[in-house]
Amino acid sequence: MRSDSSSLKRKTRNSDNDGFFERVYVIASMIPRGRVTSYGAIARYLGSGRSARMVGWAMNNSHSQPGFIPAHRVVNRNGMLTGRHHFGTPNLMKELLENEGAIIEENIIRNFREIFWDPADGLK
DNA sequence: GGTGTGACAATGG
DNA sequence: GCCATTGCCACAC
Repeated sequence: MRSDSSSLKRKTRNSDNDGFFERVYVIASMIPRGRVTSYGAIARYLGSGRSARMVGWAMNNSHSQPGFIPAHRVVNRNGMLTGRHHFGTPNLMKELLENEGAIIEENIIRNFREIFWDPADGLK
């Protein structure tokens, strides 16, 4: 086959998945119940430790994903529920985490370090 | 193809 | 030790 390099470019046609976002969805889906992780941890696992913002943005697009993405289990490095406003109701994220055993106060996970889950640890 | 964005993270004062 | 600013990288327009 004549090195038809165009076959490599067909990824750009579908923005729904394929690329960085899909990886984020996979990792987010792998988060065990009762555990939480941070955007930076996921980004770092993907090899782009500084693309943590993209992880959060991917979550925003998670609404287009067929499966359910436990975005409520993903918080920032401070353990703060920064993305709660993107849920149906701001309290939903808190309720979900509390339902899984997380201790949340002032929109901040108190036992964040206790239930913190690293993607590399889950694949281990 | 360039600009803007964005649910963060790291660094500096 | 806390607040402000910069960097960052991939996607959408």
